[in-house]
Amino acid sequence: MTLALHNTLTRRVEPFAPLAPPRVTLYTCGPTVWNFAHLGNFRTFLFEDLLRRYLEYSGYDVFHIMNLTDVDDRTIKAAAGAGKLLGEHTAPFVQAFFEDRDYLRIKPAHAYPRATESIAAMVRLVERLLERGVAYKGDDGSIYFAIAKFPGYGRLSRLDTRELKVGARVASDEYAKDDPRDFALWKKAEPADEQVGAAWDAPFGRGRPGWHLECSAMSLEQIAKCCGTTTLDIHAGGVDLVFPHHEDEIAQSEAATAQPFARHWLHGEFLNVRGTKMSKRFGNFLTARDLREQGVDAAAVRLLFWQTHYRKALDFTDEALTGAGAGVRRLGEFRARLLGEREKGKGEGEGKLAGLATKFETDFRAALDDDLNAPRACAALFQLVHDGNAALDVGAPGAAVALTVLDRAMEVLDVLPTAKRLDAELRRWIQDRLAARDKARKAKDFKEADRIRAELAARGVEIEDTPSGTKWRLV
RNA sequence: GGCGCCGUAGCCAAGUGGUAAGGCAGAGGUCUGCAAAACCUCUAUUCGUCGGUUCGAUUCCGACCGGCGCCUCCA
Repeated sequence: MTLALHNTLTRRVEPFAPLAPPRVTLYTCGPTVWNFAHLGNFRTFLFEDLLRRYLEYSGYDVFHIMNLTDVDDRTIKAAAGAGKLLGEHTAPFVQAFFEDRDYLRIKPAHAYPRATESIAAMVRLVERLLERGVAYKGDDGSIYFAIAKFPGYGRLSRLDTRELKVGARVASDEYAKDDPRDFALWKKAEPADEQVGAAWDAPFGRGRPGWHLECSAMSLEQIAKCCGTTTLDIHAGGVDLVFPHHEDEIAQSEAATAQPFARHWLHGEFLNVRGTKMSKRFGNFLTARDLREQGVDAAAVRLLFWQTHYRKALDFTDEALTGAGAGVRRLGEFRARLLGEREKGKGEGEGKLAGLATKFETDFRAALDDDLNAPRACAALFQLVHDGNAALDVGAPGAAVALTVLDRAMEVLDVLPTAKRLDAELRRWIQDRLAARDKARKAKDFKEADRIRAELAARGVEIEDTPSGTKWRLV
């Protein structure tokens, strides 16, 4: 089996083949740092994390680029509203984004180009498009892309067969454009832009980049730098970016380079709340930090998301999140059991567990090879937990192999419970209480034993009596 | 209006032209002083509705109902 991924260009699941294996160039549209990213945004980033990790698991050498949109309509408006300069306003949100990323265990990209630090590349791209005659200066002084000059326009979003909704595109600056569907590459500086420091000089006039231009310029600049190419292997983002954002990126990039911009386009579906997409606009959002403050284990969020295919909308509910949390703990228990066996020196060799693990790995790969079918991969995982536990119950060998295989899969899914921090004092207290309870139990003073158990539970210590003594863990 | 997606158990959710994975929750049992954890058993004769194609459809086609998205610098 080899990896196949859905390609928005063809609307089909296609075998994935990078231009220059094992190198894979991956560009994912990052956050606009005008505010905190919400969980819906992170569903996309998490889907991209799964993609990135599975490519690596499959032996590819991934170069992952994620841009930070730190200048656009919203960042300018937000900065102006806060009476700050653009950079002053966005800096804390960039910081917050990285914190949230780490909380959710998303692997850092190899490059995080920022729009405001890539202006030179954007100016060069606009100049090239002007030279090639596919861009023009509108009556308002802004530079526009002439979609009539780019025959492939609409291929990604199937716009060629669409009709625009009457009135949908009536913008105030429409008179400035040759065709209402033309989009801005470079917007002439307005007083509001100057006020927050969002304007740059360019040969074609002082202004600021359009959002679509930013991604084209940054991705082309980064892959040229890292890999000496002008074509991305994969470009990914949320479904809402298909049109116009990605359509416009293709037009700009391909008109400039005369090369395919991206070979494979992947789009993740929305995170919904009661059937409607989570959005700042609707006010139905939740941020990663909200969950962290509620003490939600990031592993539960990850498992919840993995249990729905990335191309299907997922309704976020507390009940579903709680359920995922229970699954995460069960996985943690299973791994702890395997680890215990290995440490007792009983887990070596082949045997039942090793066989189950091998079977699991085959199923796991087959599932993810099939357009990242993580729900199926999770089903295989829980099958291993179920069968593995049953095998452990009857003392089957092979735990060490199973542990290795499990940990390898966790490199992709990363859904084991977060280890709780424990200081020496708490540890001593727990030992003391357990000893006291043990004494009470031996004396058949179960009332006292249960009282101590409740005392432990009050501080988050769960206990479990086993033939080899009382085990405990923090919850 | 145009383009497109979705509708599977209490909840979440895979999947296939041949008769329904997995998770959570729930019930009973084993184990335990009691618990916990784990295991065993059970929980959709049925996949929005109605037609059609087929030996056979949840899976293909059509219509309808319901929900949603994009067409507005939204992940």
